Amino acid sequence: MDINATTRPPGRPREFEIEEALDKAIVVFSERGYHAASISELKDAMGLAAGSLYKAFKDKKAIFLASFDRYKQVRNAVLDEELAGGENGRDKVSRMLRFYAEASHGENGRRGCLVVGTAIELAVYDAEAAERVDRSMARSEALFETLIREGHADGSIPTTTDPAATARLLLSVTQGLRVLGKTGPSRERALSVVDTAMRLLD
Amino acid sequence: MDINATTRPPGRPREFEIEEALDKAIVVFSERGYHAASISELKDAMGLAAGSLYKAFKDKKAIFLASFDRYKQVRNAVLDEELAGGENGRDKVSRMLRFYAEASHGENGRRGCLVVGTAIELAVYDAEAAERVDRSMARSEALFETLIREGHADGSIPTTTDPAATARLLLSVTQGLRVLGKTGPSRERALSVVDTAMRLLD
DNA sequence: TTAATTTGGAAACGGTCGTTCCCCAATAGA
DNA sequence: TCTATTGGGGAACGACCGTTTCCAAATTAA
Repeated sequence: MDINATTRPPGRPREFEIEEALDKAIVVFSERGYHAASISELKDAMGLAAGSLYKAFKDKKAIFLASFDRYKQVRNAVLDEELAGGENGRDKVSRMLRFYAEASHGENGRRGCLVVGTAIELAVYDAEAAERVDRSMARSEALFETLIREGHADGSIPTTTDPAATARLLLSVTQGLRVLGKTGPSRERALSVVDTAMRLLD
Repeated sequence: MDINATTRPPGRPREFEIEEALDKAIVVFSERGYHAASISELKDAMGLAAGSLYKAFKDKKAIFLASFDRYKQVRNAVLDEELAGGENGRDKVSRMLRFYAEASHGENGRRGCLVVGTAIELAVYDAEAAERVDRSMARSEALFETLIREGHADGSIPTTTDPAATARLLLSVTQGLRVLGKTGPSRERALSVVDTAMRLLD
């Protein structure tokens, strides 16, 4: 009986963790963008030989898409955890905005957002990239809308606030923060945008 | 006496207009981004041989920076003209937001903004690009702030609206619109963001 | 005319890109 | 123990990249 639920497949076992390697690739792709990130840079960062890289992934685009998916999975998990601590709808919207603002200054800000980078560099010419960007944007927009409706229900956000329209605006603000973050503004400037945006929920 | 104020320099005269060529380059750089735009694509779009291109510009980056400067010059002129027709501070803010929203849907939206593209793809690694992005962002932010103060003075915007903080938020909204525009939303969705943002000035 | 200068354009260059190949190591199953 | 299968890693490959070179053409100045 194997200790794992699945039996090990034939052939030599992989000596590295795919997800650990992807975490390194995410950094390279985020900082450099898709086209400027060379296989040479990627293999160095991931600690792999070119041959091994191409046994784990079909081609450069596959490495990128796997990195994107990993990035989204990790970021979504962190955001969900952050939102779980929210008191009411309004507090959760504020937490979500701050989540983006915190990622949009200093070193992380300069590193940049893989979703925004993909939208700018890849979405127009690559259908698979575009679909992922669309899904990511739609998820964020829908989440904002849900939180606003939650605020309507618990009384923390006035019902005069239009959920769909406000969600679209807040999505626009978060994506904009990520762009501004590339030029490395201070934490205070990023957070002041959040404070001002929250006025929309008064 | 020459009909022009300046006499013609020695050597064979250039057979194309630099600015016309740059207008073609702007399209290529906007759609493809800096790294994905090859010299081959650029020379085809600009209608020049590689040799001629390199006599007019030092290298690829020089073509890009000249395109960026031309882009900013043209866009700033169009925006200034649009703002000149505004009735008061509030109307001018609305016009400026609509100016970005109109550029952020359909074909133009998918083509993208050269400032946002440069921020994402180049600003982190290239000082000259970063300086241009910074200047562009600072100009927009300062313009928003000026218009809000104008609204304070003419009574179209309540003085409870903080000029600096609101200007930062509106800058974030416009940059976000440009990102969202890459996935080609409808005109209505882009303009609804403007309507909602204008609520901040109530 | 002639010399100097600059552009137009095609061909060529070295370098790097993404990718594949090949050989050896490590594992499962028979 | 033998075979099949897969991964590790480095060397090699063709393609395309940005750039330079070269020569003919067009212009100014002498």
